[in-house]
Amino acid sequence: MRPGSLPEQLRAACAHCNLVDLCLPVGLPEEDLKRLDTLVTVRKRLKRHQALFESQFPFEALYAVRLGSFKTVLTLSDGREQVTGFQMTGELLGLDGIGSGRHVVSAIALEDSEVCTIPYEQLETLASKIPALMSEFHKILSREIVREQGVMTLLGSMRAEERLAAFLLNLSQRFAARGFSPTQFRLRMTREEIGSYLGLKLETVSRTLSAFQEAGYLRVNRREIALANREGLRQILSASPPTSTENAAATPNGN
Amino acid sequence: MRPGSLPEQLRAACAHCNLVDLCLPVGLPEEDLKRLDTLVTVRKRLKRHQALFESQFPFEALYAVRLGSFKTVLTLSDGREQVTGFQMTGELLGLDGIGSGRHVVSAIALEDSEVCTIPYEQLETLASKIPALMSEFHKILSREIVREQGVMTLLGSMRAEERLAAFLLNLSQRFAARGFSPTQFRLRMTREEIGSYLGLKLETVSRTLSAFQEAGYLRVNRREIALANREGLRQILSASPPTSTENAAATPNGN
DNA sequence: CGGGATATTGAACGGCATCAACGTGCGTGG
DNA sequence: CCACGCACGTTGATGCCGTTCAATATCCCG
Repeated sequence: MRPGSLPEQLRAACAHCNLVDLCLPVGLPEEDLKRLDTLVTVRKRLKRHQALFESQFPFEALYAVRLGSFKTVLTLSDGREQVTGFQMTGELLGLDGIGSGRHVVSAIALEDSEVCTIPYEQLETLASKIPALMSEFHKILSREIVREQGVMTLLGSMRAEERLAAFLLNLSQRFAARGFSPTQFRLRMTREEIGSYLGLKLETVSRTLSAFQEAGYLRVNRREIALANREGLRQILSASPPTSTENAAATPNGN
Repeated sequence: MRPGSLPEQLRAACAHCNLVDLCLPVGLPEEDLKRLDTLVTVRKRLKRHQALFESQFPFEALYAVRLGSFKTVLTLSDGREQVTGFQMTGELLGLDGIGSGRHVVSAIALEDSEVCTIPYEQLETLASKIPALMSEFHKILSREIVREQGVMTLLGSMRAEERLAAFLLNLSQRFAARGFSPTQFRLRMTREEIGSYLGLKLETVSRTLSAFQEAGYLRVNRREIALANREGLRQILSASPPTSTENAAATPNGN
């Protein structure tokens, strides 16, 4: 709290942040940006594998990823874990805590990262004074709902190939939105984390990546991915289970 | 607007609604309830299988289930469908549309039903004037995010038995919250719809229900369910995959 | 009362998990 | 700086759970 000179923590300054049109403040006029700046004053640095917050912790703030990337993990009573999302720059963390006042998932840095802290109570106060901010916040919440519905569909009705294709295309698009190459990127997460997110075992992720390489859709080397045929990946998605004929050309003998 | 006599549509009247503490207006003082009533003026009746809204339709309002129940369905480009949720009285429909201004899922009545229409623009206006309303709305959105994360985990890491047990226990609890028996209820949806929600085929749902009956956890007759041993169902959930020994007592020969 | 939608049950198949062995790059400390 | 050790990734063999295909039963609705 208390603005001014913070020892380790830097001032946030949405107004000058290059993420301003990816993050919460999209479309806010300069004037409102400054008001937002008055509450987003604390940045936090995290090292690889460090937790930004953990399940059950009291919920006090949202966090915007400023640098690096995160995973969110839901832990079941029996210890099983499920990765529920991967967050990149400009994306918000902590939305799960609003409903109950406690965090439900844990957020873990996948690499050395930095976030802006957005104290939630103050955000609500400000939102009630700036309708555009409130509106935007609702949209963010709604989009998260829709994203998760997409994942539900992926988990509920797609085959391993389709899941991975969808995942890679989604990453590609998000990198592109951040000004990075949509065809060459480095995965920030392990095969196991990808598998957890996609409802697959790490061996299946590995095998499927190898199969994609074999088929010429991409090249893969450890965490480096080079998409060679995005259209091909998209077709994997739009082609239902191998109903029968169709890809008879691709696989000469139907078995 | 226009209060008074609406031809087919009834006035909503949150202030006198028995769902007031399940629905959006939880905890609002009498005075604010009345302000909410000024925008929730339209009720809509739907027959079984009728769509309240469909994917791609312009988003204009949220809907609170007043009577009956619904499913929400996400349709993939290739025609595959996934049920993303079942909604009972007091629950909100349409949250998916806020982010893009268009509905993403379709909402279909599972039985003859009735909803209250909450024009979204007016809701936002009112929310910015009633902080408690805004706050509650955020909580509802957040809880929906958390619910979906739960489903993601279910779909990503649970076996058929566990999925169905979780589903039944969830229904049980929601019926209880509405004053109905937590042990005897009637399913509003088909095996296929349950299967779609749980990422299973209808045959698997049917078989697993039969197996639960066989094991004495419940009795099932078409859509009528009588839970006989909820603790047993809970244990299915907390017991990871059949690692080996443990339930050797329950199933005398490991197969 | 007839007929289609819904549900149950059986048999065989297949995709992904599991178990296992090996390879490889990276960071860490000597 | 290099070598060691380990986390991470790949690939193979086998088995199981849920799907698929199919036949039959039953309820509900018009």
